[in-house]
Amino acid sequence: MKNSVLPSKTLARLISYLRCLQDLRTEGIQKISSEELSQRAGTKAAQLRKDFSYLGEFGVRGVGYNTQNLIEQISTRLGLNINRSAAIVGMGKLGPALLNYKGFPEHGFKIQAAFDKDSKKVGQKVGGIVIRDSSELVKTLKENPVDIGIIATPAEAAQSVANKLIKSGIKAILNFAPAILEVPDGVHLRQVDLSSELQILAFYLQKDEEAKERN
Amino acid sequence: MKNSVLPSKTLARLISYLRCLQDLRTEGIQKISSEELSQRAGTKAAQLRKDFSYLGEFGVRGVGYNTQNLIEQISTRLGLNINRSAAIVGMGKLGPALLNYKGFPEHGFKIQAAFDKDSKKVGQKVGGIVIRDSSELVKTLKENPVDIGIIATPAEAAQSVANKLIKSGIKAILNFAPAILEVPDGVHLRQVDLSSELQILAFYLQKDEEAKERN
DNA sequence: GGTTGTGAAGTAATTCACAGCG
DNA sequence: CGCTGTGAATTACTTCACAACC
Repeated sequence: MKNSVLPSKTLARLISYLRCLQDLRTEGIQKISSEELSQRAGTKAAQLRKDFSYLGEFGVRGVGYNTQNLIEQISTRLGLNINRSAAIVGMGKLGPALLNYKGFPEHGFKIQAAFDKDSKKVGQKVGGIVIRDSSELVKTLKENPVDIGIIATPAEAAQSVANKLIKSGIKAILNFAPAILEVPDGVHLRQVDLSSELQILAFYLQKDEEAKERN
Repeated sequence: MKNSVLPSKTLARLISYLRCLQDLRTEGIQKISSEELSQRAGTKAAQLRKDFSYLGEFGVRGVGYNTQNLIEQISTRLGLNINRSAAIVGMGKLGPALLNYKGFPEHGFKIQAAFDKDSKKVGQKVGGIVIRDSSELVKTLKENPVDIGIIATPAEAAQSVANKLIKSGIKAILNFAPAILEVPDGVHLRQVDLSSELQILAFYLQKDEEAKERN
């Protein structure tokens, strides 16, 4: 076990192994080899073993890994056994969909607050949560802090919302707005850009079409 | 200019430069240096120049880049000047939000069909599109092909939906279901996993908390 | 025997640093 | 002179291949 930092790609894969392991548990499978688990996760056995090696030694040579034990080890070491709270800002189309997304609670994330600046939406309930006015964001989140802020506003509003979230003391932001945000050191930022995902696919389609033409 | 393949990270960054450039155009800024543009995109100048070098030489030494020209060059070479069509499968919470997402049409993506297997939803209209029965998916998309299939179903259904999309002839899939999909060679797949994004943030939060405890 | 864990080797991506050119 | 474009150096990630171990 190296005690160096986790490469970010390793982190992403560990999370996907975790998901596969949870499926395995559901299927009642108690032990698995690096070969088989890596296949389910869409990677290679050596990659998987190397990934695990950043966290520790969890397997038994000649045998494989114990499903339940691996789940516990990985989730503990990644800090995913702790429940986390979040707030969503922006109650257009995407915000409410995220609020109702059942994958979040399943993975221990509880949406605790929702904000929008549209006074027509403020006061309404979505998924059991009352939408508050964005102007109350800093005050509300200072009184009732959350771990993660989720931005689902239009691009124009995203930076100012991020600033407010940071002011409230938030240290992690997931941004769905198609805008590049500036955040101070110590604040973690992840960007999900729906249009760029399609653009990436569009690029590969065009590449294929070009290749076909050449033949 | 290397004529080798684009590294996938370079592709992602090129798309983000493109977005910044479009903002610049809106602001009426006609020329920009690698230094400034890279800052806006959240990367380094050398990185940006290297990224561009995979596509060609677009700048003027001693001066910088012409905004409009760069936009045209990048979007042409990435094939993003062509409009693309898509179909969404799964009309739970996320599907309709995606159907209404205005970023898609803005970037030349037209959602052309929507499917759900719930007979209560079939026939209803969302965002100007009639929801069809998933059982008609292959037939419908063979008659009216689309470029990209978007999966917004629960994890359990994702693989079988993917199989149907592939059967219909689709070569690009964007999957929002938290499931690892098997697709044949030649079919491009991108995965957006909302929960893992939060899990990644949760990991970094825990790391910070541990570090703080040690001090 | 069979599978893990891991240094070593190989490959890919990033950053440096400067020649080249307007 | 100023800024781009790019080989060379560096750093990060992946794969190999085998010793270690049950």
